[in-house]
Amino acid sequence: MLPLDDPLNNHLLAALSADEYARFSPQLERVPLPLGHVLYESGHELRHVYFPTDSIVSLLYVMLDGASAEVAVVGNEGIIGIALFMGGETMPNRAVVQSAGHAYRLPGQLLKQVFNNSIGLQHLLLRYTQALLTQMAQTAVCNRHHSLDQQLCRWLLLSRDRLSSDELLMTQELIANMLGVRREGVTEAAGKLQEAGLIRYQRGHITVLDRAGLEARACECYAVVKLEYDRLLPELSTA
Amino acid sequence: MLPLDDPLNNHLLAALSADEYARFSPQLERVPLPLGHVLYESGHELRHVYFPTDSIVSLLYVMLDGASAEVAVVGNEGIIGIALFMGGETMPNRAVVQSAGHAYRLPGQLLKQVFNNSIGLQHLLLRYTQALLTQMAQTAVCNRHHSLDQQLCRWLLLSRDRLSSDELLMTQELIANMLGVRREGVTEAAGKLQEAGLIRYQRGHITVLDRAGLEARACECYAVVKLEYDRLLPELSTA
DNA sequence: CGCACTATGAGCGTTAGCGTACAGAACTTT
DNA sequence: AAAGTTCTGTACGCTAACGCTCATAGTGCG
Repeated sequence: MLPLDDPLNNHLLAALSADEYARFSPQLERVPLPLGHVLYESGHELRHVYFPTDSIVSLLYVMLDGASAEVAVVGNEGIIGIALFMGGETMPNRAVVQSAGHAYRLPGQLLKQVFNNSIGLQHLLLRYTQALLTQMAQTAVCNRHHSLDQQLCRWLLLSRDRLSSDELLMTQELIANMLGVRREGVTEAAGKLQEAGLIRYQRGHITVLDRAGLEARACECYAVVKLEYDRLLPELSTA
Repeated sequence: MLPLDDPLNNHLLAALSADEYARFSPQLERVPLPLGHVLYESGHELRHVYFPTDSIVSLLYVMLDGASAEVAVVGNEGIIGIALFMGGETMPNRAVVQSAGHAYRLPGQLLKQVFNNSIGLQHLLLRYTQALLTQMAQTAVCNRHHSLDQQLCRWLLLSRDRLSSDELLMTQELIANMLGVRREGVTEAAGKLQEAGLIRYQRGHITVLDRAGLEARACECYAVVKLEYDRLLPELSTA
């Protein structure tokens, strides 16, 4: 078991070769990520990339009228700031902390440099990006076709997978913002899940009681995304 | 004006350096893409990548129950088969021809080879991939928040941009499949647009009469995606 | 020319989720 | 302990889109 403050709690960092990691480690800086903290604003320049260890960050799109929706989630399996090595410098998304914790950050320029000189890092990050692509695609499909109940299950499972614990700290209001639905809708859906004995809900405190039950109730989207992460990044093994 | 069968009608091919293009051109093969043709099936191995010239290809996700939804569109500004250079080999999407025409295809292995040896090609394709990412993210948001009317406008504009003509050949049934909605819904929405004088619709034959009007009626998603393509790939200039 | 087929249009009742409003419950602060 | 704040639950009318069914109108073919 790694100490909680070890950078290697991030699976991408853990998958690096000794060489690559050696180039990063002197400049890796541990930062706390409080709930709601905005890592990047849509269109802003990226100074750092972030490797979450025990936190979860959502990529949100915020519309002109203020309504929002999550397009992807990143936890200790990933990195925030892919636009840097993809070459676009910015993204039209906001990155906001959905579950408080910590991350290690790295100057963007350093990442870019190593990315351009290391085939290994390149392959790793590109495969990660492809997994992220799948997640976004699946989010699109899910938003189109599946019920709020199903989406809530998917979302809880994605969050659960990215933390080590069955306890999630998040209000229904927050979840509603992520899913882009009404808070009352979440209340109702969560109520059903609680009645079914799958979760326990108490004032910003969710406990997953029956993981398998949630999976059964979720739409196929969750499984598709998880399979794809496992396929593309076997060295990380989210489970 | 280029001849219609020139590979350079594809903007990505046109943006290559002379060197890179010279490596590709002997193996570029022109193929007709009839309406409905499936280029890739979800999860299948990719033998070739395709560069559309006068065709449009949709990336669809097809669910277990047969329902479907488009996650992105690719026309002469892009390439189909990004999983090859991203390292994943396959994608959980189906690629299907949405507007008949032609494409040039290239053996996947060759593309991979050149990709790994040419920084220029790498940067170009990665920036394209980032634009695609934005398109997927925006599709997700749009599916969540916008009305069928707005989405239809967005979709018509995206298609219009990828052809040279104001005439689109597609049935309402087809559009419904792409958007993941009922055919009757499309009938109704298209009826409204026709009444407003923005398009003319006649049995699989759409004519865009008032582009600006469509833009005004579309949600912000269209503009966001278009801006991002233009920003990331200025050398292509879709307009 | 007439027949068959395919695309479109129109009319139901149904439903998931929205917007709004308000009440109770659980923490926090003083 | 009281007051204030933040979460959660409940209710009610409303609307977009659904699923289904059937009618009409082009189009192509024998």
